[in-house]
Amino acid sequence: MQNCGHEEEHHLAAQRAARNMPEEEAILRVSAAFKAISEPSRLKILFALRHGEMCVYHIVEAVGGTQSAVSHQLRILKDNRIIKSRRDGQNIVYSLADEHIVAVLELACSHLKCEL
Amino acid sequence: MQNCGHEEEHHLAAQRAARNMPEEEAILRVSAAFKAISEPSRLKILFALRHGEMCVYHIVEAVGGTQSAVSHQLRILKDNRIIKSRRDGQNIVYSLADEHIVAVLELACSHLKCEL
DNA sequence: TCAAGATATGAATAACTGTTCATATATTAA
DNA sequence: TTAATATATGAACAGTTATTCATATCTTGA
Repeated sequence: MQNCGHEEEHHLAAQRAARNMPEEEAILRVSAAFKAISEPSRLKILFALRHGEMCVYHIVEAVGGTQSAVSHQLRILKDNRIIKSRRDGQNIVYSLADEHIVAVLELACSHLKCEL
Repeated sequence: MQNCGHEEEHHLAAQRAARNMPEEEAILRVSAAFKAISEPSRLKILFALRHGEMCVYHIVEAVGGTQSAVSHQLRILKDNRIIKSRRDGQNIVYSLADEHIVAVLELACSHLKCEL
């Protein structure tokens, strides 16, 4: 509690932390972004899109599951700017929104010591 | 569906994606790690620990909430190797597990164009 | 050994979220 | 315009998860 031997440093760190805590809104945005990429079904979609842009039909082919489920997941990823889309005739073609996405996935894998 | 103009490339991308899809177990590990850092209450803890190691009492001071809730969150973060702990007398001192954590948070923020 | 402080944990409830099913919208070809 | 294909979406249900409350464990000082 108050007396933890390192009281001085820890208390100062706690004060700095409290003072510099990001706004609730920023926290919620970061949270939403990580939640978006944290679901296994959505991670599969991201791993699939590493190999290039694809329309929904082919994403379903690559990751499995129903068209409806995949479509719901695509929406969540798009709402959070993890992926982007463009129309191409009857199809909607999806791709990763930017390089940050692959970078984050690779960081996670190096942290977990697993191959992508 | 099958005929999307880019059928050729997309189909190949889908095949490559399916062939190179990480094992279910790897997906689940990455998922668990992102889930661990995606909850607002846990993000606050990570943002707090950027300012240095702290014992539970000071973490509670920095992020708010009850001791019990914080302790539950600390466990989840520790189980996922996001943070580590060491005992110091009566206290348990927590800190970020490695540099990957800060790197991921910073990547997320640059993606979202928000300051930490 | 006993009391007090610091942290952890089990169980229960409440809130959240993913999937499914049915259906809607949008584009192209006829 | 109509039929067919591709994708999206609303509602409902099921599974997951965060918080709270009560209590347990562990460490230190007396």
